[in-house]
Amino acid sequence: MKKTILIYGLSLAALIMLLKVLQYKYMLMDLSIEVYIGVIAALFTITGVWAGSKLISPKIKTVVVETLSTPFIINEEAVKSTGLSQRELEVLQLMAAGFSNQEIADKIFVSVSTVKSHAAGIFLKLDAKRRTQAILKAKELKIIG
Amino acid sequence: MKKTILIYGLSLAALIMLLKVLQYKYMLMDLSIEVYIGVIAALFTITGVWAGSKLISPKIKTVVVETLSTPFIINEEAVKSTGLSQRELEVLQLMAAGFSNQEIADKIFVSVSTVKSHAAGIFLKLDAKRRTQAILKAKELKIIG
DNA sequence: GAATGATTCGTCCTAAAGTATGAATGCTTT
DNA sequence: AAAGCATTCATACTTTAGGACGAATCATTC
Repeated sequence: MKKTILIYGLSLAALIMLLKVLQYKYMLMDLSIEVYIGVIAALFTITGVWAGSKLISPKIKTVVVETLSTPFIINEEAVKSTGLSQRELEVLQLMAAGFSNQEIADKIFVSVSTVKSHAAGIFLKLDAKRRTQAILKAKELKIIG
Repeated sequence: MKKTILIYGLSLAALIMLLKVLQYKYMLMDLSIEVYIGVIAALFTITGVWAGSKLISPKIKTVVVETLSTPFIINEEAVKSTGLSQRELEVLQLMAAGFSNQEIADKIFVSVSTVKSHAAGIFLKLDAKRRTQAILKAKELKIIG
């Protein structure tokens, strides 16, 4: 980017010098002012388009990720290393399934308080701030499917 | 596109006329030629960048990240069928990456309000009640990696 | 028996997420 | 010109999530 600006500045300086020379040698100003402006305008419009295409950053980043065709096996080792309890793992799976705390509570027949307690434990053990982050980490560790 | 070219042409004509007038009234040419060229150059560079951004098709950067077994390809058809916009897709990906609305807002340089608007659109189009559910559905549809 | 950890539940509080509504801008298409 | 869509932002409100306590029960372990 810096190089682009540099080249741009140098080109401008060079053009000015060129015109200065032409002005003295061939009385450039005798040319119609419309032509004069037109040439400069065209020149810098092109330069502008070029500079713009250089400076404008690409818009879409399509990330292609690999998908395992191999059957998913819950990594028991990973579960142990995190220290997640059975119940926490259960809650985590339901979280990843898109359920709210209330829905999870209803499914496993406990109160929302309990689900929250488990959630807090999950976030602590997976070092996550939010459930979405916890789900992501759990999938990376192959703790959940 | 035609309008763009038309506006561009008219602007150029207007500028030439303006300079003509100035030339007669205030002896514009007495000004240093460097300044003169500089102004026109700057003006048309800006115009060029603007015109370029309009006329040149947006850059699309596709980053391919590894394909171990089954190559994952974002299902363009599925994206279209959901009717998700470019921005919504972007927000969705960041959601799936575990970011909060505030963090997403900071990353794509918009306000939290805007992120929430996109989120609402996502939930509607993916028929989801929560972000975790939206992420799940998006993965099922292979809209995100 | 005491300590430990898992599970359960509660309250209080703050932060984040989500809903609803309105509105401005700019681009595209008809 | 007009209608539609995408993008942006705001305000106000409700709901959900999360943090920070404490505390009870039960089984296992030391």
